[in-house]
Amino acid sequence: MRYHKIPDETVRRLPVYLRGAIHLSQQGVESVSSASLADLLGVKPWQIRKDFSYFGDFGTPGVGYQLEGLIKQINKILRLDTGPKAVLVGVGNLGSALLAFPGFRMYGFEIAAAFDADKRKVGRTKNGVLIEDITRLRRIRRRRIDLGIIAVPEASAQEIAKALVDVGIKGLLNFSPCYIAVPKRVKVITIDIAMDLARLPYYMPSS
Amino acid sequence: MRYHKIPDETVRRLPVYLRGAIHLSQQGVESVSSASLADLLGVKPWQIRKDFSYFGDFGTPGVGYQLEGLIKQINKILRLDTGPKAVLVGVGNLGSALLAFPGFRMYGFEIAAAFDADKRKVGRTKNGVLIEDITRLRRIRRRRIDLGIIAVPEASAQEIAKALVDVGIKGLLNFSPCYIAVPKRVKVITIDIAMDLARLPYYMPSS
DNA sequence: GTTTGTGAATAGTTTCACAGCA
DNA sequence: TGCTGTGAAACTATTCACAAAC
Repeated sequence: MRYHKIPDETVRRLPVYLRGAIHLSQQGVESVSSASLADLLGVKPWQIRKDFSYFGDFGTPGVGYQLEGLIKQINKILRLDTGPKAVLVGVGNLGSALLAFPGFRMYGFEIAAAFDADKRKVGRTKNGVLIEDITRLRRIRRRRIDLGIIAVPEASAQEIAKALVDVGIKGLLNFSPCYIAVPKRVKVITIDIAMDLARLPYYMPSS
Repeated sequence: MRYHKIPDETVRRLPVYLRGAIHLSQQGVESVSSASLADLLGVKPWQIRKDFSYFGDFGTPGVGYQLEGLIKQINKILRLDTGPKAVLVGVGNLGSALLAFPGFRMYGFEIAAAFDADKRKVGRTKNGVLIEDITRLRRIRRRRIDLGIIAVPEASAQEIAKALVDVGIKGLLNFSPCYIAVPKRVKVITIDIAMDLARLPYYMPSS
């Protein structure tokens, strides 16, 4: 099934598979069947097989998927093998939590820079990252950072997004609860925490 | 188009529309067309009309949607009109940020209780919420709380989820990067921050 | 025997185009 | 005229079932 467009949903699931693969690999497991990986991750086995099939032959019939190779492949597809760097803008409550967040490392990420508008925070170091003045954002141009994380109040989110795009950022993870307009070449993923919580009651019985 | 099953994707978008409607309403606007609301939120007008059409006649041809009524309707559909309460488990970096998070109020939410395993945190108050001992989780039974927010390390997430379900929680917002098994009647929405960041490089040109 | 890879069938979602109402 | 509501068409994604590979 090569030479196909990869469904967006497949791309969304690849990090899930990667996490499962890394988890098992760390436990000393060498290979896994779609059935057991599915069981571990709470998805369906045929979904995994179909998803992997878009990228070529990952597995061995009768055996399963070799974990080391699988991890390498997914990392390459997602372009995580280049150790992408991110710049955080907004070191408030959420921003600080993100700086301290242990989960990025698994995927080979690093928050390599942090900026804030609050002069009292500028110059201090948090989790090994120096907080710089937002007016000096231009500095990151030469640092090979191409992901931006927006953790500022809604009112300044659009402005910060524009500034980040202007200094060469190619992808944005946005925690502000608003739509952000950027050139089409820039990918934005918005995480709106309140919004996700807001659709939970819909699914709850009676109450 | 009444008497239809509501698509999940429509439910996912309702909070987006609600946010837009509240935003405009606060600016004194009284009604809005699908075209301008779409423009504000970065979606397509026909998507909005189709989504609303599942619930009956929200709008007036030639005029648009009356904001006050729209807000009331969406709140009712999502069951936000009952002022749902949530319990937070895990008051670490992320949990603290969630307690301080201003965005929940717009949707009528309240974090009404917080629990942690760390004895040093227990008894203290953060953003007006008392931090209680996780071994006393049973206390929430009588408090009409039916949403749980899990912000604990991955290793204890499944255990906490089970405990929450056991004390009557009907919906979970999970920030741990793992699959959580619960009875089918309980809805789980997982926000895996690292995972969202991890698929960003895939969409970035060359780099 | 076990497990993959995948065409075909099914299900779900988005987009369109326009009739009908204010 | 302006805008909604909605069938129908187009598109996208999931599920199935089984031949081929080990």
